[in-house]
Amino acid sequence: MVEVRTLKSDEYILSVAVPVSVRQTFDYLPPTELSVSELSQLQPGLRVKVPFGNRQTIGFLLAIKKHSTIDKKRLKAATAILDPTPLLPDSLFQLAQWAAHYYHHPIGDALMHTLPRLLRKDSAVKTISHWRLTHGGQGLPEGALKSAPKQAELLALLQQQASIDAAQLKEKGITRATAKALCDKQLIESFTVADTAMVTGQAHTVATDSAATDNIADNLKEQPFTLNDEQQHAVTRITQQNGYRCFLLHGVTGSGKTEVYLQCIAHCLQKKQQALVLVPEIGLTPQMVARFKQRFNAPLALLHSGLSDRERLSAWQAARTAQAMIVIGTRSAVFTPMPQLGLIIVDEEHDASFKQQDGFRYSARDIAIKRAYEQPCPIVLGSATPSLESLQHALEGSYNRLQLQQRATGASQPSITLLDIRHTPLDEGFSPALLSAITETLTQKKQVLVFLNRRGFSPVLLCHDCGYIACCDHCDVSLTVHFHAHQLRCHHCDKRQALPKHCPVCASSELDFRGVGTERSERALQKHFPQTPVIRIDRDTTRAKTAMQDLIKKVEEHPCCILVGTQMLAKGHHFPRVMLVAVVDADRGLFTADFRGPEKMGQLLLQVAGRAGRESQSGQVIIQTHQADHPLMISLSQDSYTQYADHLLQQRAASQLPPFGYLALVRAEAKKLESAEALLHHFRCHLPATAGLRLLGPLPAPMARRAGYYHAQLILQAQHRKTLHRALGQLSAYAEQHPLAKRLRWSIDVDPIDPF
DNA sequence: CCCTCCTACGCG
DNA sequence: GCGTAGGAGGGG
Repeated sequence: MVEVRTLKSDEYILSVAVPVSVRQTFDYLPPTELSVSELSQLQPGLRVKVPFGNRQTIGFLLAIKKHSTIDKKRLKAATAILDPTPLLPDSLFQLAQWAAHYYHHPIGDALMHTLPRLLRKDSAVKTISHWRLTHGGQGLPEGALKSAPKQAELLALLQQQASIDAAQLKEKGITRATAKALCDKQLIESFTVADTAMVTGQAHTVATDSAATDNIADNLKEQPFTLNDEQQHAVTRITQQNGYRCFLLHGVTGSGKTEVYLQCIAHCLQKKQQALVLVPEIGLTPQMVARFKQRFNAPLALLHSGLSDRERLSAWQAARTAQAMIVIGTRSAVFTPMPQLGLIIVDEEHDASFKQQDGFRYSARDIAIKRAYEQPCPIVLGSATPSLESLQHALEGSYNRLQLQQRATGASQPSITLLDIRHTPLDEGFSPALLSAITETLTQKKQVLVFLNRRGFSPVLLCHDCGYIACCDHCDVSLTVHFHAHQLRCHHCDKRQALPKHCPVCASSELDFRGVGTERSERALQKHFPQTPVIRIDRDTTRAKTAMQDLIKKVEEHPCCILVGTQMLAKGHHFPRVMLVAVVDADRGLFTADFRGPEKMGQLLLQVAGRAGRESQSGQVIIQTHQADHPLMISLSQDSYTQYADHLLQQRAASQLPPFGYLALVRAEAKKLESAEALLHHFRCHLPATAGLRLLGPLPAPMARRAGYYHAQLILQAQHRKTLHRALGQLSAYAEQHPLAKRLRWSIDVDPIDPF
């Protein structure tokens, strides 16, 4: 027998991270009655149920201490320890704490983010419903409930056994409705029991029957493709790596990066290790998943935004028990527990969706690198257009760059032509030269892709008589005309209103649609090419669940058609019959306030360009521009991405911007711009002048007003990470206790991607 | 004078 | 993050 005794309240103190937006932990006494053995099993990483204010919350046990700074009489006892063993392996728990620290995010909130939603709540743990007799049900005489035989049967059953669970109920052929009827009559009652197997997980029992076998071929359903020399070199380098190494797999579109991933994963499985594949939000397409399923026998877990909480938990559980040997997921999957992790792949590593844009603003790519380092295991960052950060690491030698410059299919790279449209009459944004190029391609019975990164009909509604422009009431933007829907929409807060027929100011009917969006291009093209199907692909036409698949099918059915769309076209699907890519307006990226504008523009344009000519013929890319003389435009059309990126890197170096300096942003939002700025001003004044640290602001954020709130920001720019980190530490400690800060929303963004 | 709605506070 | 105490405002 285990000796049971009541602990003295001052023997152990639990330091608990509670999921609130406060950068501090809370101390508790252990639950009032724990056995000695339970006490000895207390360890960081366990979830604890604690009284917090007037309610119960779930937190993470961070440490077990002897003393607290809080008067012991004021300490409450934790309600319960929820897990027999930590849900996250210690290394991952440490990683999550490191991330909270690095991004200066409240620890409890950050830690909770690493768990599937169902495990963040108490009700979360999978429960099994049971039923038992109530007091009234026990004394019921034989022969009652004659008119309800099913209910009588259940009642009789419960007189023989203390309780019955859902599975047994089903087995006996009794429905939940029957049980519910008896509950309503207060003859029985339901109660739930935690399914401990679900939480504890039993890695060894499941892992053995599905674990990888000694032979690569046994994990494969299909023969791997034959690799070219570049691919073979990459696979060899990656698979020979023991321990940590970061590889930058820089491969042009169509060079077969995925095949490299697949073959590296095959090696990983052979070593009985798990592989984690992170993809951008839009990258987890059915086509991509199909390719993995087609190749591997090994069980696969998918973690994407389309899953229900239940599905997400079970995929997470499969990874945690090593039932799933391959995990493919978006950003948050970087925190998936994988006991036998042997390889991490980050596909399209430059993609902005790896950075969370609100709340816990972490970069899944950067955390993945840290995870690989701590594991230790190799990590592959793949992209046709790597981020400047990753390229610089490769140049400095801290990453290994592996280049794939040949298209696997043997097709040559598409040629990019700049089409100078200065002094050229435009028809709905199209120059005559572009229209004739489209005609030419259609004549050859090929497909054309028209890229325009702006949805809707036109971005501006202007009154020709009084100059009125329709603007959002809550945001600093003009409203976009959606002609077909007869609406004006704000693309930031999604507020919608009917499209006016007359100017709301001067009542004139001379309303002018200025600028071109995809909806307008679609109409114009349809008018020009009435015999050719024009298929628009943007967020508006793909909203419905199967819409995207339907449209893709339509494209496949029409060997000769025109596709019009936004960046969805660039990032999602491959269209092998596209022979001409037409970029209607490329200039916007060159002159944005965002210093990453040209980098993003180049990546996007090259990605769209990569859609052309994927079969044996090489495609053609035409970029309409007013900046045909701009050195970056010329570089983009003539040079390799590496050369283009070199130009950008030189500019970044000159201005000490990332990757040659480190940035953080403190954001504040308030109903009045002045309040937000005033708060940031306090923050700024509190920071001591530091060598190697520049402060900019407080300034109104780009597009200061969003959904009725004004956004301001303070920018911290440092030569070294350490300087930046220290300043943020001081700032958050100060902000945490600042009375003004409690009234406003504010947040810290380390390594921001859209600063200025 | 009392009730309801709002918001600032503090939670261990 | 959220419940609540306590203040402000409005109605009987």
